[in-house]
Amino acid sequence: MSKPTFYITTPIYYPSDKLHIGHTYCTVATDAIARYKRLTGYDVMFLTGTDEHGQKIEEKAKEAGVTPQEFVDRIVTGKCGILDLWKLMNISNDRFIRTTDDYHVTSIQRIFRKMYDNGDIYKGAYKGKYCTPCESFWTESQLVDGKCPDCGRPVHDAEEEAYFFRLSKYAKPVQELLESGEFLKPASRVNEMINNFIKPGLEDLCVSRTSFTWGIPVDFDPGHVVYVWVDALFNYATAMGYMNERYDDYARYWPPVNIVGKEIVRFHSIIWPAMLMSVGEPVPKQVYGHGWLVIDGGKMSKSKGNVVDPYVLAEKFGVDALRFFLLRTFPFGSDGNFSNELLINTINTDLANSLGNLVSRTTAMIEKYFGGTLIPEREAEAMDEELVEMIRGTAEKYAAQMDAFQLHLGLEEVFRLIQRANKYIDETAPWVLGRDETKKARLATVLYNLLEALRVSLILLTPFIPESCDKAFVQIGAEREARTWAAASEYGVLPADVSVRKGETLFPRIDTAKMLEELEKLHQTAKKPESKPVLPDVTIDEFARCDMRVCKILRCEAVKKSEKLLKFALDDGSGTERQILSGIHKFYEPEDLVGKKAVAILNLPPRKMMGMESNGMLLSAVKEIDGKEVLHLMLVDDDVPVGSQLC
RNA sequence: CGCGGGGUAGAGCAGCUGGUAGCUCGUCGGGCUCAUAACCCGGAGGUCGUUGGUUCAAAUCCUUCCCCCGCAACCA
Repeated sequence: MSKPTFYITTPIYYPSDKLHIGHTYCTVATDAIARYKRLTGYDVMFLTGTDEHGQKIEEKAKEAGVTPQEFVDRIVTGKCGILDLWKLMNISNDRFIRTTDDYHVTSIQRIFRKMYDNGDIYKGAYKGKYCTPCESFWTESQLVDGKCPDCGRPVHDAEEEAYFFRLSKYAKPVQELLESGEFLKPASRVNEMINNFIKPGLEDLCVSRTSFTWGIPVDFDPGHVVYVWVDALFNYATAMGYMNERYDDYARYWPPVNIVGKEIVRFHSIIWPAMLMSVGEPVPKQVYGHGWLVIDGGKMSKSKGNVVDPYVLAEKFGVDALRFFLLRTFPFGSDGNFSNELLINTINTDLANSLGNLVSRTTAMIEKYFGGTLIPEREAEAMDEELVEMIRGTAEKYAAQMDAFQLHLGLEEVFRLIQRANKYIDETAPWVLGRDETKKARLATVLYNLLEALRVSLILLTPFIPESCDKAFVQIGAEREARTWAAASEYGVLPADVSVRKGETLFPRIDTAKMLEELEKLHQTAKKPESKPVLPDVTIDEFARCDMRVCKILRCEAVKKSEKLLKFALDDGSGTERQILSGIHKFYEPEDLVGKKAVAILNLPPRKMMGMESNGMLLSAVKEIDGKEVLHLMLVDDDVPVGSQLC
C-alpha cells in the first residue's frame, strides 16, 4: 500500500545578501509542516532553494569584483551560507534547487518554448526610451524628466523587441480560482489580490529582458534572457523533473502547497497559476501567504540596522528553542512583533517551566520512589479521568489546527495538556503518596499517567523541536513504537514497568536580564561603523561642470501627501526664483529653514516629483549613525552673498 | 478620498461565522516542596480607539472621525 503524497515548498530565496530571521521563520514553519505530514503518514516532498538570477545579483557581483556565479556560490554554499543555515536549523528538506542548476536552466528554456509555441508568449515591442550611449532601455517611470537616469543625456523613443506572456487571457480563470476560496490562504489575501490587480485589469507581462545577461537565455533568440518570474516560479515544477530528465517525481508529487511570504503572494496567486494553465498543468493545491516578523512594529531592514541574525540566536538559545519560539508565538498568517525579550520569555515559560520541568520532576520522582522503574500494580481514581481524557483527545485537536497550518494553535493544544499534567501533580501530591508504603500502586499510577501525558506531548512536539523530543523520549523510556502518530491518541502505550533515565536539563532557564545584556553587547560590536570608501577619481574639469551656488531660502512648504518632500522657493542670485524639491522633511520643518542660506547644485536636469518640477538639488551632509541616516542641510553663514559659486 | 493591516488590563497578544472579555509576562495574596527560585490556586487591573446605527443582545455586523504600521507613489 502506498502512502498518500504531500508536496510542500518554501519560496526560493534571493541570495543577494545573507538571510535573516524572517527567512528562517518561513523555512522553519514549512519544515514543521513537512515533519508533521511525515509523522502522520504522508510520503512528503519538501523543497527549498535559491533564486539566483537577475540584475541585482549581477550588480552586486560586479561591486564585489567576482562573477555572478562566484557571488551566489559564496552566499549559498559558502561558510555560514544558506545551506549551512538550514543545516543548523535542522531543516528536513528533501531537495534543494538552485535556479542556476543545469537541469533547471534547460527546463525553463523548454517551458518558455512551449508557451511560445502555444501562443501564450509572443514577441512584442517593449515600448520605452532608449539611451544610446548607455545602451540602456528605460521605462517611462524610470526616466528623470525625460532624460536617462544614468547619464542625464536625452533619450529617444524606441521599441525593443521583448517577449510577453498573455496574462490578460487568464484574468478570468485566475479570478475564479482566487474566489474559490481554497487556493489562496489566508482568505484575507484574496480581496487584496482581486482589488489591486485583477479588477484594474491584468496586462500582459514582459517575460524577457535584454538589459542584463545574468539569466537563462532564450535559446531561440540570443540576447534575450528569461525574466525572473518564469525562471523562478517554475522551480517548483522543474525540481520534480518537469521538462527535464534529472528527476522523475513530477507525476508522483504534483501539485504542491506553496508557502510564501506576503510580499510575493501576488506573483504566486496570479502569474503562477496563469502560467501553469498555459502549459496545461494543475495549479498548486494551495498558496499560503504568511506574515512577516517585524521589529517594534516596523519592517526589518538593513537601513534601520535592526536585522536579526539567526546564527546568533541559535547559538545563544539552541536551535530547538528558536524554532519553537518562532512557531509558538506568532499566528502564521499575520505579522509578528519580534523581540529578544519575548523570545526569552517564551523559552522560559513553555520550554523550561512547563515542559522541561515536567519531564524533570516526573523522572525525578520515579527514580526517587521506584529506583527508576515503575511497579506494574495500578490503582486508578476518578481524578485521573480528566488527564487521561486529554491524553487520548489532544492529538485530534492538534491535527485539526496543523492541517490548517495554524501552527501556533496546534502548539497551544499541546501545552494545554502539559499544563494539565503539571496541575495533576498538585492534585495527586505524589510526595504524600510516597511516604505511605500502602500507596505504592496509586503512586505508580500517578507517575505512569504523567509519563503518558509527556509521551503524547512529545510526539506532537516532534515536528517543532525534533532533537529535544528525541532526548526527552529517552528520558521517559519511550521506545520507537511509543512515538508513532497512532500512539499519540492512545493511553497506556508505555509498558507498565517502564524505566526512566533522568538526563540533562532539556531547556535551561534563561536569566532574562543577563541575556538581554549579552545580546545588546553583541549587537554593539556587530554594528561596527563602516566608513564608505572614497569614490573613484574625477577630473577637475568634471567637477567644474557642477554649478553649485549659495541660495537664500525665500519660502518653504511641505508637499501635500508626501511624507518626505519639501518645496523650496530660492533666490539663486539670478533674479528669478528657483523651485527645488527635496526629500528632507524627516529632518527639517519648513518654518525652520525660511531665511537661511543653503547650497544647491543648479545645473541638474529638471525633474518632476509628485507632479512638481525641481530645478536642482539642495546639498546635504549625510551619514549613517547607529544604523540610522542622519542628514544635515548644508547651510552657510548669513554673510556669504547669495549667488556665490562653489569651486 | 490609491491599496491593505491594526487600535482589547502596565507590556505583548488572542477572541471578531454576535450572548455581559481570555492568554503570557508583570503585580498582590495563598498553597505545595517532587522539580529547572520552578509548579498549583486566587485577587487587583479593561466603559474592547471614537461617533451613530442594526439587534432582546456587539469587542464581534454597518457607519463617522482620529491615530499607528506596511505597500504603492515619492524620497537627486
